[in-house]
Amino acid sequence: MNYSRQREIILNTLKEYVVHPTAESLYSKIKEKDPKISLATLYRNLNQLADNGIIKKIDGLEDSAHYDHNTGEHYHFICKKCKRVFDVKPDVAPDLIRKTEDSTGFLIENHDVVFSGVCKDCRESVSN
Amino acid sequence: MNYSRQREIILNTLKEYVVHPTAESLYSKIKEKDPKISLATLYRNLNQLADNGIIKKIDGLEDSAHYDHNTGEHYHFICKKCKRVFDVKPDVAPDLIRKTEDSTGFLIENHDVVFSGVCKDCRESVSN
DNA sequence: TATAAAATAAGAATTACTATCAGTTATGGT
DNA sequence: ACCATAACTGATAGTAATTCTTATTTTATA
Repeated sequence: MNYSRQREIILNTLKEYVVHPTAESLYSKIKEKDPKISLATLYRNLNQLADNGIIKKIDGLEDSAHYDHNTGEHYHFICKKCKRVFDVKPDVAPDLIRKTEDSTGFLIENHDVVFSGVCKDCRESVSN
Repeated sequence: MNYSRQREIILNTLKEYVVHPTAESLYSKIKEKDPKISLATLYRNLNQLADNGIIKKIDGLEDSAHYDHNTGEHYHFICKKCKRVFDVKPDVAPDLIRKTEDSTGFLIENHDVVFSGVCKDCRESVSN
Protein backbone atom coordinates (compact mmCIF):
# COMPACT_ATOMS: atom_id res chain seq x y z
CA MET A 1 0.00 0.00 0.00
CA ASN A 2 1.43 3.33 -1.03
CA TYR A 3 0.72 6.51 0.83
CA SER A 4 -2.26 8.57 -0.23
CA ARG A 5 -3.57 11.80 1.18
CA GLN A 6 -7.14 10.55 0.75
CA ARG A 7 -6.51 7.36 2.71
CA GLU A 8 -4.97 9.35 5.53
CA ILE A 9 -8.01 11.61 5.73
CA ILE A 10 -10.33 8.59 5.68
CA LEU A 11 -8.54 6.79 8.49
CA ASN A 12 -8.16 9.90 10.63
CA THR A 13 -11.80 10.79 10.22
CA LEU A 14 -12.89 7.28 11.15
CA LYS A 15 -10.78 7.53 14.29
CA GLU A 16 -12.77 10.56 15.43
CA TYR A 17 -15.84 8.39 15.92
CA VAL A 18 -16.67 6.54 19.13
CA VAL A 19 -19.66 4.89 17.47
CA HIS A 20 -19.19 3.24 14.09
CA PRO A 21 -20.42 5.03 10.98
CA THR A 22 -21.65 3.78 7.63
CA ALA A 23 -19.74 4.73 4.49
CA GLU A 24 -22.35 7.35 3.65
CA SER A 25 -22.19 9.07 7.00
CA LEU A 26 -18.40 8.96 7.04
CA TYR A 27 -18.48 10.41 3.54
CA SER A 28 -20.29 13.55 4.59
CA LYS A 29 -17.81 14.17 7.39
CA ILE A 30 -14.86 13.57 5.06
CA LYS A 31 -16.18 15.96 2.46
CA GLU A 32 -15.96 18.77 4.98
CA LYS A 33 -12.20 18.24 4.92
CA ASP A 34 -11.80 17.43 1.22
CA PRO A 35 -14.87 18.24 -0.83
CA LYS A 36 -13.36 16.70 -3.96
CA ILE A 37 -12.93 13.18 -2.61
CA SER A 38 -14.87 10.54 -4.50
CA LEU A 39 -17.28 8.07 -2.93
CA ALA A 40 -15.56 5.27 -4.84
CA THR A 41 -12.26 6.29 -3.26
CA LEU A 42 -13.84 6.02 0.16
CA TYR A 43 -15.20 2.52 -0.49
CA ARG A 44 -11.94 1.39 -2.11
CA ASN A 45 -9.93 2.55 0.87
CA LEU A 46 -12.28 1.21 3.50
CA ASN A 47 -11.98 -2.21 1.88
CA GLN A 48 -8.23 -1.95 1.64
CA LEU A 49 -7.86 -0.88 5.24
CA ALA A 50 -10.12 -3.71 6.34
CA ASP A 51 -8.24 -6.25 4.20
CA ASN A 52 -5.02 -5.15 5.86
CA GLY A 53 -6.49 -5.45 9.33
CA ILE A 54 -6.18 -1.74 10.04
CA ILE A 55 -9.91 -1.26 10.50
CA LYS A 56 -12.85 -3.62 10.82
CA LYS A 57 -15.92 -3.83 8.60
CA ILE A 58 -19.11 -4.66 10.52
CA ASP A 59 -21.73 -6.46 8.46
CA GLY A 60 -25.15 -7.71 9.38
CA LEU A 61 -26.46 -4.58 10.98
CA GLU A 62 -28.90 -2.99 8.61
CA ASP A 63 -28.74 -2.49 4.89
CA SER A 64 -25.25 -1.06 4.91
CA ALA A 65 -21.89 -1.88 6.44
CA HIS A 66 -20.39 0.05 9.32
CA TYR A 67 -16.71 0.66 9.93
CA ASP A 68 -14.74 0.47 13.17
CA HIS A 69 -11.18 1.66 13.80
CA ASN A 70 -10.85 -0.60 16.85
CA THR A 71 -9.60 -3.97 15.65
CA GLY A 72 -9.29 -5.55 19.09
CA GLU A 73 -11.66 -8.32 20.13
CA HIS A 74 -15.11 -6.93 20.88
CA TYR A 75 -18.71 -7.17 19.76
CA HIS A 76 -21.41 -4.75 18.62
CA PHE A 77 -24.83 -3.54 19.52
CA ILE A 78 -27.11 -1.46 17.30
CA CYS A 79 -29.91 0.58 18.80
CA LYS A 80 -33.12 0.22 16.82
CA LYS A 81 -34.21 3.72 17.83
CA CYS A 82 -31.17 5.94 17.42
CA LYS A 83 -29.34 3.57 15.01
CA ARG A 84 -26.02 4.12 16.75
CA VAL A 85 -23.58 1.21 16.97
CA PHE A 86 -21.94 0.59 20.35
CA ASP A 87 -19.15 -1.71 21.49
CA VAL A 88 -19.72 -4.69 23.73
CA LYS A 89 -16.84 -6.15 25.75
CA PRO A 90 -15.76 -9.63 24.69
CA ASP A 91 -15.99 -11.10 28.19
CA VAL A 92 -19.71 -11.70 27.72
CA ALA A 93 -18.63 -14.80 25.78
CA PRO A 94 -15.38 -16.13 27.20
CA ASP A 95 -13.32 -18.55 25.10
CA LEU A 96 -15.87 -18.32 22.33
CA ILE A 97 -13.50 -19.30 19.52
CA ARG A 98 -11.81 -22.16 21.28
CA LYS A 99 -15.11 -23.62 22.47
CA THR A 100 -16.62 -23.38 19.02
CA GLU A 101 -13.61 -24.91 17.29
CA ASP A 102 -13.62 -27.72 19.81
CA SER A 103 -17.30 -28.49 19.45
CA THR A 104 -17.48 -28.21 15.64
CA GLY A 105 -14.09 -29.21 14.28
CA PHE A 106 -14.17 -26.15 12.04
CA LEU A 107 -11.25 -23.77 11.64
CA ILE A 108 -12.49 -20.34 12.65
CA GLU A 109 -10.87 -17.35 11.00
CA ASN A 110 -13.40 -14.64 11.79
CA HIS A 111 -16.41 -14.11 13.95
CA ASP A 112 -18.91 -11.43 14.74
CA VAL A 113 -21.43 -11.02 17.46
CA VAL A 114 -24.15 -8.49 16.81
CA PHE A 115 -26.91 -7.51 19.20
CA SER A 116 -29.84 -5.22 18.52
CA GLY A 117 -32.36 -3.60 20.79
CA VAL A 118 -32.71 -0.35 22.69
CA CYS A 119 -29.71 1.48 24.11
CA LYS A 120 -29.55 2.99 27.59
CA ASP A 121 -30.14 6.55 26.40
CA CYS A 122 -33.22 5.60 24.40
CA ARG A 123 -34.61 3.48 27.25
CA GLU A 124 -34.28 6.38 29.65
CA SER A 125 -35.80 9.00 27.39
CA VAL A 126 -39.46 9.21 28.36
CA SER A 127 -41.12 9.50 24.94
CA ASN A 128 -41.42 6.07 23.43
CA MET B 1 -51.93 -14.74 6.95
CA ASN B 2 -54.11 -16.60 4.50
CA TYR B 3 -53.09 -19.86 2.99
CA SER B 4 -51.20 -19.78 -0.28
CA ARG B 5 -49.92 -22.64 -2.39
CA GLN B 6 -46.74 -20.72 -3.12
CA ARG B 7 -45.95 -20.10 0.53
CA GLU B 8 -46.44 -23.77 1.32
CA ILE B 9 -44.00 -24.75 -1.44
CA ILE B 10 -41.48 -22.17 -0.19
CA LEU B 11 -41.61 -23.34 3.41
CA ASN B 12 -41.51 -27.03 2.51
CA THR B 13 -38.58 -26.53 0.18
CA LEU B 14 -36.67 -24.58 2.82
CA LYS B 15 -37.27 -27.45 5.25
CA GLU B 16 -35.49 -29.83 2.89
CA TYR B 17 -32.20 -28.04 3.55
CA VAL B 18 -29.82 -28.89 6.38
CA VAL B 19 -27.60 -25.97 5.44
CA HIS B 20 -29.21 -22.58 4.93
CA PRO B 21 -29.69 -21.28 1.40
CA THR B 22 -29.84 -17.80 -0.08
CA ALA B 23 -33.02 -16.64 -1.76
CA GLU B 24 -31.44 -17.23 -5.18
CA SER B 25 -30.44 -20.78 -4.49
CA LEU B 26 -33.78 -21.57 -2.89
CA TYR B 27 -35.43 -20.05 -5.94
CA SER B 28 -33.84 -22.51 -8.36
CA LYS B 29 -34.98 -25.45 -6.25
CA ILE B 30 -38.50 -24.06 -5.95
CA LYS B 31 -38.81 -23.51 -9.69
CA GLU B 32 -38.37 -27.25 -10.20
CA LYS B 33 -41.67 -27.68 -8.37
CA ASP B 34 -43.45 -24.60 -9.71
CA PRO B 35 -41.70 -23.02 -12.68
CA LYS B 36 -44.14 -20.08 -12.74
CA ILE B 37 -43.42 -18.79 -9.23
CA SER B 38 -42.09 -15.23 -9.14
CA LEU B 39 -38.90 -14.15 -7.41
CA ALA B 40 -40.84 -11.31 -5.80
CA THR B 41 -43.25 -13.87 -4.34
CA LEU B 42 -40.34 -15.74 -2.83
CA TYR B 43 -38.84 -12.65 -1.21
CA ARG B 44 -42.26 -11.46 -0.03
CA ASN B 45 -42.98 -14.80 1.61
CA LEU B 46 -39.56 -15.21 3.15
CA ASN B 47 -39.99 -11.85 4.82
CA GLN B 48 -43.48 -12.70 5.98
CA LEU B 49 -42.42 -16.05 7.38
CA ALA B 50 -39.51 -14.41 9.18
CA ASP B 51 -41.72 -11.60 10.53
CA ASN B 52 -44.05 -14.23 11.95
CA GLY B 53 -41.20 -16.15 13.55
CA ILE B 54 -41.74 -19.24 11.40
CA ILE B 55 -38.29 -19.04 9.83
CA LYS B 56 -35.16 -17.02 10.56
CA LYS B 57 -33.34 -14.65 8.25
CA ILE B 58 -29.56 -14.75 8.67
CA ASP B 59 -27.78 -11.52 7.78
CA GLY B 60 -24.14 -10.61 7.83
CA LEU B 61 -22.79 -13.61 5.98
CA GLU B 62 -21.87 -12.47 2.50
CA ASP B 63 -23.64 -10.20 0.09
CA SER B 64 -26.99 -11.88 0.46
CA ALA B 65 -29.19 -13.13 3.26
CA HIS B 66 -29.63 -16.80 4.07
CA TYR B 67 -32.77 -18.44 5.44
CA ASP B 68 -33.12 -21.03 8.18
CA HIS B 69 -36.21 -23.06 9.09
CA ASN B 70 -34.84 -23.73 12.57
CA THR B 71 -35.93 -20.87 14.83
CA GLY B 72 -34.46 -22.26 18.03
CA GLU B 73 -31.49 -20.56 19.69
CA HIS B 74 -28.32 -21.35 17.74
CA TYR B 75 -25.52 -19.67 15.82
CA HIS B 76 -24.01 -19.96 12.36
CA PHE B 77 -20.78 -20.73 10.61
CA ILE B 78 -20.07 -20.09 6.93
CA CYS B 79 -17.31 -22.00 5.16
CA LYS B 80 -15.20 -19.72 3.00
CA LYS B 81 -14.43 -22.56 0.61
CA CYS B 82 -17.72 -24.36 0.00
CA LYS B 83 -19.90 -21.41 1.13
CA ARG B 84 -22.25 -23.68 3.05
CA VAL B 85 -23.81 -22.37 6.27
CA PHE B 86 -23.76 -24.69 9.27
CA ASP B 87 -25.37 -24.52 12.71
CA VAL B 88 -23.40 -23.95 15.88
CA LYS B 89 -24.88 -24.97 19.24
CA PRO B 90 -25.68 -22.06 21.58
CA ASP B 91 -23.78 -23.51 24.53
CA VAL B 92 -20.52 -22.07 23.17
CA ALA B 93 -21.73 -18.80 24.73
CA PRO B 94 -23.78 -19.54 27.84
CA ASP B 95 -26.03 -16.79 29.22
CA LEU B 96 -24.93 -14.47 26.45
CA ILE B 97 -28.00 -12.24 26.53
CA ARG B 98 -28.24 -11.91 30.27
CA LYS B 99 -24.53 -11.18 30.63
CA THR B 100 -24.64 -8.58 27.89
CA GLU B 101 -27.73 -6.86 29.25
CA ASP B 102 -26.14 -6.78 32.70
CA SER B 103 -22.87 -5.32 31.52
CA THR B 104 -24.30 -2.75 29.10
CA GLY B 105 -27.68 -1.71 30.44
CA PHE B 106 -29.11 -2.13 26.94
CA LEU B 107 -32.34 -3.97 26.22
CA ILE B 108 -31.50 -6.79 23.83
CA GLU B 109 -34.18 -7.89 21.42
CA ASN B 110 -32.13 -9.83 18.89
CA HIS B 111 -28.66 -11.19 18.49
CA ASP B 112 -26.64 -13.10 15.98
CA VAL B 113 -23.34 -14.87 16.20
CA VAL B 114 -21.63 -15.60 12.92
CA PHE B 115 -18.36 -17.44 12.42
CA SER B 116 -16.43 -17.92 9.21
CA GLY B 117 -13.53 -20.14 8.30
CA VAL B 118 -13.04 -23.61 6.90
CA CYS B 119 -15.44 -26.45 7.59
CA LYS B 120 -14.43 -29.98 8.53
CA ASP B 121 -15.03 -31.40 5.06
CA CYS B 122 -12.95 -28.73 3.35
CA ARG B 123 -10.13 -29.07 5.94
CA GLU B 124 -9.98 -32.79 5.31
CA SER B 125 -10.07 -32.63 1.53
CA VAL B 126 -6.44 -32.81 0.35
CA SER B 127 -6.43 -30.21 -2.41
CA ASN B 128 -6.14 -26.78 -0.96
C1' DT C 1 14.56 12.24 -12.94
C1' DA C 2 12.59 8.42 -15.57
C1' DT C 3 9.45 4.84 -14.99
C1' DA C 4 6.51 1.48 -13.16
C1' DA C 5 3.14 0.59 -9.79
C1' DA C 6 -0.53 2.35 -7.19
C1' DA C 7 -4.11 5.61 -6.52
C1' DT C 8 -7.59 8.98 -7.98
C1' DA C 9 -12.28 11.15 -9.72
C1' DA C 10 -16.34 10.52 -12.10
C1' DG C 11 -19.74 8.07 -13.61
C1' DA C 12 -21.63 3.63 -15.45
C1' DA C 13 -22.80 -0.90 -13.98
C1' DT C 14 -24.13 -4.58 -10.88
C1' DT C 15 -26.43 -6.99 -7.15
C1' DA C 16 -29.88 -7.98 -3.99
C1' DC C 17 -33.87 -6.73 -2.85
C1' DT C 18 -38.47 -3.83 -2.60
C1' DA C 19 -42.45 -1.36 -4.57
C1' DT C 20 -46.21 -1.05 -7.72
C1' DC C 21 -50.20 -2.65 -9.79
C1' DA C 22 -53.66 -5.12 -12.28
C1' DG C 23 -55.49 -9.51 -11.96
C1' DT C 24 -56.44 -13.85 -8.95
C1' DT C 25 -57.45 -16.56 -4.86
C1' DA C 26 -58.90 -17.44 -0.08
C1' DT C 27 -62.07 -16.69 3.67
C1' DG C 28 -66.13 -15.54 6.49
C1' DG C 29 -70.84 -14.18 6.59
C1' DT C 30 -75.24 -14.80 4.57
C1' DA D 1 -73.40 -21.62 -3.22
C1' DC D 2 -72.71 -16.45 -3.51
C1' DC D 3 -70.60 -12.32 -2.47
C1' DA D 4 -67.59 -8.91 -0.43
C1' DT D 5 -63.20 -8.00 0.92
C1' DA D 6 -58.81 -8.83 2.29
C1' DA D 7 -54.74 -11.27 1.12
C1' DC D 8 -51.92 -12.92 -2.45
C1' DT D 9 -49.71 -13.38 -7.14
C1' DG D 10 -46.64 -12.55 -11.37
C1' DA D 11 -44.31 -9.25 -13.99
C1' DT D 12 -41.59 -5.65 -14.09
C1' DA D 13 -39.85 -1.11 -12.70
C1' DG D 14 -37.31 1.01 -9.17
C1' DT D 15 -33.83 1.62 -5.42
C1' DA D 16 -29.79 1.59 -2.34
C1' DA D 17 -25.34 0.14 -1.53
C1' DT D 18 -21.43 -1.06 -3.47
C1' DT D 19 -18.14 -2.24 -7.28
C1' DC D 20 -16.20 -1.63 -11.88
C1' DT D 21 -14.10 1.01 -15.68
C1' DT D 22 -11.16 4.25 -17.64
C1' DA D 23 -8.38 8.09 -18.35
C1' DT D 24 -5.41 10.79 -15.52
C1' DT D 25 -2.39 11.82 -11.53
C1' DT D 26 0.69 10.44 -7.50
C1' DT D 27 4.03 7.88 -5.23
C1' DA D 28 8.07 5.00 -4.70
C1' DT D 29 12.24 3.32 -6.67
C1' DA D 30 16.25 2.77 -9.79
